[in-house]
Amino acid sequence: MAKNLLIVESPAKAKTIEGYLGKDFIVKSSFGHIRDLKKGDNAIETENNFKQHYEIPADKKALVSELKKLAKEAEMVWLASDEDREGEAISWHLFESLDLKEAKTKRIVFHEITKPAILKAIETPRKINYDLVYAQQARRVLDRLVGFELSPVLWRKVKPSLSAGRVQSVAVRLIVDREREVNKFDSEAAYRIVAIFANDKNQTFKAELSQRYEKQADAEKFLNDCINANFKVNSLEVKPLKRNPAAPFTTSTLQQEASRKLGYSVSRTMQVAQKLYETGKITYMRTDSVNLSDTALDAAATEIKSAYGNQYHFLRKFKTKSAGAQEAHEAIRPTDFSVHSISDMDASEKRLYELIWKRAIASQMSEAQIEKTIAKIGVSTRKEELTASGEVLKFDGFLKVYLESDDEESDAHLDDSKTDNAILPPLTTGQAVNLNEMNATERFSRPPSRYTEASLVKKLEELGIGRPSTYAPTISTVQNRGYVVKEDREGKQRNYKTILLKAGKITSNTLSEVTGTEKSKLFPTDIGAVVNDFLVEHFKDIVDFNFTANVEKEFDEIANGLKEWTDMLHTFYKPFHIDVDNTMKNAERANGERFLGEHPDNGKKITVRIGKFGPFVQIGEAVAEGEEGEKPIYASLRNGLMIESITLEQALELFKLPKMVGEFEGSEVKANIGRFGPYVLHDKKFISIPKDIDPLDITLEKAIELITEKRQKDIDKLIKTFTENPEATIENGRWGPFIRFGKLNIKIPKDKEVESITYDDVLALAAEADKLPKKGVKKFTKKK
DNA sequence: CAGTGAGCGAGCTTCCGCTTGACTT
Repeated sequence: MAKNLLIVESPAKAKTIEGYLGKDFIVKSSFGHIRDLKKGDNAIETENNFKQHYEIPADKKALVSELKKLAKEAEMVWLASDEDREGEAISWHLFESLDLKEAKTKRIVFHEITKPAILKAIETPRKINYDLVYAQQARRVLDRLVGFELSPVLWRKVKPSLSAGRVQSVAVRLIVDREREVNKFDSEAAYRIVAIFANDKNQTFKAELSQRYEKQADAEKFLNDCINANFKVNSLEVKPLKRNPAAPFTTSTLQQEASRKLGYSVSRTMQVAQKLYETGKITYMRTDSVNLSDTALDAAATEIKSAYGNQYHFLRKFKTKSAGAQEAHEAIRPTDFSVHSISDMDASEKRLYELIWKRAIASQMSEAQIEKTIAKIGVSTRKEELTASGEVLKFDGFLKVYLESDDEESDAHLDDSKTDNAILPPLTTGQAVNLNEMNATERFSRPPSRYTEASLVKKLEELGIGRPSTYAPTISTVQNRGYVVKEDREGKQRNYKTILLKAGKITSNTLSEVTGTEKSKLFPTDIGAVVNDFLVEHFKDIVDFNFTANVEKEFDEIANGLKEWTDMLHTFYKPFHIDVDNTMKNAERANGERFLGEHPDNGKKITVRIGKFGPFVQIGEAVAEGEEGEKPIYASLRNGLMIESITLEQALELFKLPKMVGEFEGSEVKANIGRFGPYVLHDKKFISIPKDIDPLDITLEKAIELITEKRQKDIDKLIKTFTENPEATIENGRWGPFIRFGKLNIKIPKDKEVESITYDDVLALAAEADKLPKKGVKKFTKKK
């Protein structure tokens, strides 16, 4: 029997460490947290100093009892979860759940999985740091309180099943805000002037005028002045430039680069990285640290020197910049730097591994040395100068291996292709050059870019919101809740003017380009925008971009023993809970309603809002029960149109699509094309139109045939459901008695005596409800 | 799924942060 039981968080880590420690140690994994707050609303006693009630989830029970048994048999238990807030809490939960005794428990920590680091940790054990545990409890309790008090407000005021939380709600807010910036952006046009010159040996180069002209006339004037002008090199400047490699990957930078260079979604990146980690190819992939262990620095140095030469190596230590980093692990790096590529895994794993290898290796390589040449070209008839620039790589350094990709910049800037850094031909100061051609092209300022998954992660990390383990899940959550969609959207055609000076002649032309095409970008939905506005209105503090940063400061104070965790929570919770109560009581329901205007033909009011089934347009006003008048007509929003930006014209377009086929049994028969193909709609029932029939050609006869066919099928299905579900109970609800029949709830009509209802009556009532049971069925009484 | 467009029932939904797992096609 092993004398020592050592527990870490990850099984892959356990395996590695077991190899370092020999037979006196048995090394096990807790698989992350082993306990969590109880499910439901009663896990925290807010009136009793936030007393928490924890439980071991079902899927962890077997693991915990196994660990408990091993702990009992061992002479010493070593708690080796990560050295951060969550890791300390895991150790404490283990201590509690495994019934450990203080005398035979030691807490150890290490930041890297190397043999010396582990051995050193074992020589310097400590006790559980309860201040750190309290800080984690404060974090956990606050998140639960925020999430489980805000979400029900949304259920009541917006829609059931929605959610809000400290992290996800800010993520949605970023996307909603960005969308609005894009939509209100006014693009400005200006003329950019680029010329192609040639030197005496007829070698050509490009030069650009540093200023742009807003007016076409000014651009034309400049070109005109150049017709008979002489050009010469006014000045030549040569300056050295240096470029440094980026730090090795953290979770967030890995997600960004894998997105830019390989086109992976953040969840794909994490899945692939997990595989690489499990097979021992890379270090841990959920980290916020850019630090490399000394053994890793040595190994990288050796590899660089042997593969590229001594002059390519440069020892670098990077400092973590991001807010709230806890640095329990190393940066993401290959476990063995001599492995440049892997061949025993599939292509996506191979590509990600190579990216990680290059980035880590490059981080330990020399800077690149560049010689930049800038030539100013003078125009005899004007005082402005054109600038030509070229770069020559003097020493490639880390560029031999890797160059980080640029993000599309999110700030508004002028839309142009970057001045290309080609090599300039030989030039001397004062030398005359010939103009081959000159072009003035209308260019437009660009709105800020919409977020991609990866650029959203970057932003969240900058704000200190979320953790490496939650970036990918958060992005899934906001999409699963329907707040955000990831989509491609087509751009719009735009015309621009260009004026060309060539061979002494000026010609102008109007060209066309597509602008604003988006690929895999995050867009808010209507529900996302409405929920966001609701939260911003009623819970400004919680969705403030600095909320997390502020509470993190307090968690740090708790961790350092400067603050009582319950005091912190009291201060937060009291006003928050009052806001929740007030909002529950007083806030209006939020449906994003907007008045678009009046119908151009009949003056009826046109409005848009979110309904039970999503955003829709309504033409005309609802008619009260029993009153005469034309009923309103409705159409759902499609094609990425949003309530807050749809125009009257776009709204009217939506009504052209469904085709009226005729009338059958007093109900309209319509044909339309839905997301899954063409269908006929009759009396609230949908019948797919077979592929060989064009929905525009469908006749009333054909539609009736389809309807009858479908009806028989539905009846068969209904009967089957009812015979399989022969239980019915009568229950007393808040508004009187009702029948529960399978998943149906049926109101008992007033003319029926509750006592005298028979099973046949139940069947009849259910059939009258005339609808197949569905989850969440609500309106069986409506028909009456 | 699609179109629809407030009427009451019961009981459900929900947070963030650690970590991997697998009834079978």
